[in-house]
Amino acid sequence: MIANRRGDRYRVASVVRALQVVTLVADGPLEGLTLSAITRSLGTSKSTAYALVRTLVEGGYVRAVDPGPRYQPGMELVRLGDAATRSIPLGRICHPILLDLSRETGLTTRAAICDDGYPVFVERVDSPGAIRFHTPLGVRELPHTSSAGKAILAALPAGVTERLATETGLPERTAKTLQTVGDLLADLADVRRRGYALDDEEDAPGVFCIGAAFFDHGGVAGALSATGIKLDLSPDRVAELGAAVRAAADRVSIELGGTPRTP
Amino acid sequence: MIANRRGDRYRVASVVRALQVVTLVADGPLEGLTLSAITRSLGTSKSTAYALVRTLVEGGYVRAVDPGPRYQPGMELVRLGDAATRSIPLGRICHPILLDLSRETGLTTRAAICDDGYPVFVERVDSPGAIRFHTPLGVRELPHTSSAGKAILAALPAGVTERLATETGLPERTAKTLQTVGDLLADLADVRRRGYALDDEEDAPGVFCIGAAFFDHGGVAGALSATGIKLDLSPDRVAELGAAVRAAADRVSIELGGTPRTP
DNA sequence: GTTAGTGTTCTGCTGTGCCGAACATCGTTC
DNA sequence: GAACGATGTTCGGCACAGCAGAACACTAAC
Repeated sequence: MIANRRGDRYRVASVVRALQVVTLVADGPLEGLTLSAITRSLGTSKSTAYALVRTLVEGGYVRAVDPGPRYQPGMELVRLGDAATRSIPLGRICHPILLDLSRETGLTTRAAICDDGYPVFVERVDSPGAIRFHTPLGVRELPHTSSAGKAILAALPAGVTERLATETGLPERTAKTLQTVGDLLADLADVRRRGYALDDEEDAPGVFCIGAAFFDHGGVAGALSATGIKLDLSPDRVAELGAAVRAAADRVSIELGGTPRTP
Repeated sequence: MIANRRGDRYRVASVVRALQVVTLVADGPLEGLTLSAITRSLGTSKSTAYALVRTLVEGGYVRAVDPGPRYQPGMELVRLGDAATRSIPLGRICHPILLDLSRETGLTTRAAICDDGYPVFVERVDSPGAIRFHTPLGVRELPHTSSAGKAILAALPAGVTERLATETGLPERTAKTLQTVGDLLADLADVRRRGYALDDEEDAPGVFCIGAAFFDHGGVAGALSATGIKLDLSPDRVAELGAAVRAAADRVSIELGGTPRTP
């Protein structure tokens, strides 16, 4: 190969492949993946995949379960994820506040940090109810379909919204998803007025979210959100929940040394 | 080198080093590590460490923060940890039960799986109070100083206790830590009679834990535990909490298809 | 018994990942 | 402001690590 043109000259190929294996296994089926399946996805020879998997098993990143053997995510991933979560100062501050908010509202509550304008959830407190939402941590969510995303955007200049809109293309998740930059900006004006953002089945049918941004000394740092099923939420109840989320976000702002933004 | 004698013949050295870097960064200080610090710990050349770090940054396992740059745990670790936690069926079953138990007792509650006799905590629900314990997930805890560990041991043959005792050497964590296999076995007899295990400042001063094992069709699968500060826990209160933890563990057993073991 | 699918082991060649040295930037200190 | 001692970054060249491929062992299906 004529040497890779990019800055990827310093990439270590075997490590890249190893990380691919970790991702495959972590995102794979609950019962685990076979070596053959991993080999096929990697596109390498069986022996190469075997060496990588063995190395990852030794490191605890991957667990071999008999019979098969099939490969599942290892305990080291749990440990590292927990350590990484704790290393994010925001998470430590948010957690007790999320607990209180979940208790107060009966909903699943989450905290997202602002990552270049995108919301990335880093903490979650599940609702006591039986309903569990698919709310993965550590991934960039769509800014225009999540209440946390819109709460963050509302605190940033309009230019950012336009930039993210071109980057993501505003994918349509449900029939209610905002389709245009104009609609989105109009919604953000409402958010600023109210002090909290709504996601009314804009990301998933039947799912309702309320989000509010929090701030540190440098501006918007992230957002809290509360998630529940739509059902029969009265306008009064929405306003009540909005105020609760708003108040919780203000508590975070104060702990971060920023200024709360309750209108 | 005369070719490694062990089964580690299939180890990929560069991947091992990359995983070392991840561990270093994840366990490192909150402000992050510099490349030089990583290089020193690895014992490789600077350029090698640089290539590994760059590869990990691209994969999201490590995050470069200016100025410095300093390297911190990346969001991908959060994502993978969350995914790994969800892939453990036990965690999904335990979580709502831990929530209820935490709510009922006001304590921090956790669930451990039985890993070759050792307790490995995989889920945690923090207490609403301000007190936060250092309770990392995904690591093997000492069997003889944790209530979950003793609850598990009590459900296994005495031979296992003896084996683990020789493996760990029964390290003394506090003045109250059980020192001998005899003391431990005597305590385990009490656990079996009561149905729950106690850790009365045996792992950390001022910390009190109550644990109870749960079972699947194949026998003991793990244990739940509730953690609080010792303070003025009356015997009545301990019995009350013990019954609550015991009942919660029974709920887990039933969901796992095992038989509850309330005495 | 045969086949098709697993996982594991081995060997030899090639290319990659390593080192070392040079270069670029910061801050400090004199 | 020059000189220093730290950093992080880039480069080239060589040895050997890591790859592919083939052979082997084992299971389940039919």
